[in-house]
Amino acid sequence: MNLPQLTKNQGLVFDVLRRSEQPVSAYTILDKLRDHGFRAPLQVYRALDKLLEFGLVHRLESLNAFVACAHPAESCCRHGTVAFTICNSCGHVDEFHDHEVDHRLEAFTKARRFKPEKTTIEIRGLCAACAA
Amino acid sequence: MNLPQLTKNQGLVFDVLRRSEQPVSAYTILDKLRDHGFRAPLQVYRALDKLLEFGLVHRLESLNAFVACAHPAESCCRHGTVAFTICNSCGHVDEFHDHEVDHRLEAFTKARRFKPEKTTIEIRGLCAACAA
DNA sequence: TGGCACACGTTATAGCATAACGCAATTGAT
DNA sequence: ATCAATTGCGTTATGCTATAACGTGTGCCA
Ligand SMILES: [Zn+2]
Ligand SMILES: [Zn+2]
Ligand SMILES: [Zn+2]
Ligand SMILES: [Zn+2]
Repeated sequence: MNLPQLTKNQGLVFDVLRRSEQPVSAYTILDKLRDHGFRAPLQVYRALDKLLEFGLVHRLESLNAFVACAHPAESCCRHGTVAFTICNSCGHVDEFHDHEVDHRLEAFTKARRFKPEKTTIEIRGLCAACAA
Repeated sequence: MNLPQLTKNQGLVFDVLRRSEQPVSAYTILDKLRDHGFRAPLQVYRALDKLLEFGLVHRLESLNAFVACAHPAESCCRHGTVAFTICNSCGHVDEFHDHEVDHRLEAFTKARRFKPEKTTIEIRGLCAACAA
């Protein structure tokens, strides 16, 4: 799957996320883009909605913040479950996939006839550098 | 570990959550307790903080809402990782534990020297009744 | 050329969470 | 009993996150 053509606003928002080492909140994105004409939260949220839909961006539920996908070229991010480690100290995020975990959760939901739509896995803690 | 003695406010908030079939937001709890003298969000949040600390309540990050622990008598909720299925249609929540998933995630974090503090696993979708 | 889909801009509002202050009750030594 | 420390409580104000509702402009194609 190739990257869809992004609109101006989508591109600006995506750039902010790609350049950031840490998750960024919608309102922080807004502030960073005021010089580019952004004036209202909806401009950010609308772009984020599309980027999430394209699978270029992930939302971190436990932070109410967003990160650029770490593996945009691979399809697993868009079709499989994504998991994150999030450092509570420095904010660094690692994105990973684990098929074993996926299968295990899928086995559970299948047994209960629960139809999953979106799965959130976020591990908050201290990264190697900060825990040392 | 026995249940700690709850204060009046903590007991009231806990009762609201126990009686509810669905997750409840802090502001909804506030509204339900206005007749009992609650006037401000902080009264709710302070009680919730304690209940979370006691392990009697879980926070659903993807909903910004709270549920009473489904297994308050078992220690696994307080010491292990908890996972949830959340129905997007009826709001029903099932809480479960899966040691296999725990071990797998632990293996991952160990390999990266990431020190986990709190893990969130939430599966949004449709419950058996709503998917039928 | 009309209709539609889509992105965009703006204002207003709704929903979630905490800061900062001071008082009251509890506990647990001394 | 008394003092100090801790904890819970109440209030006001504020900040952060997200969406509703309305209208504009642009490109596309029957
Ligand atoms: Zn990804
Ligand atoms: Zn770190
Ligand atoms: Zn539990
Ligand atoms: Zn349901």
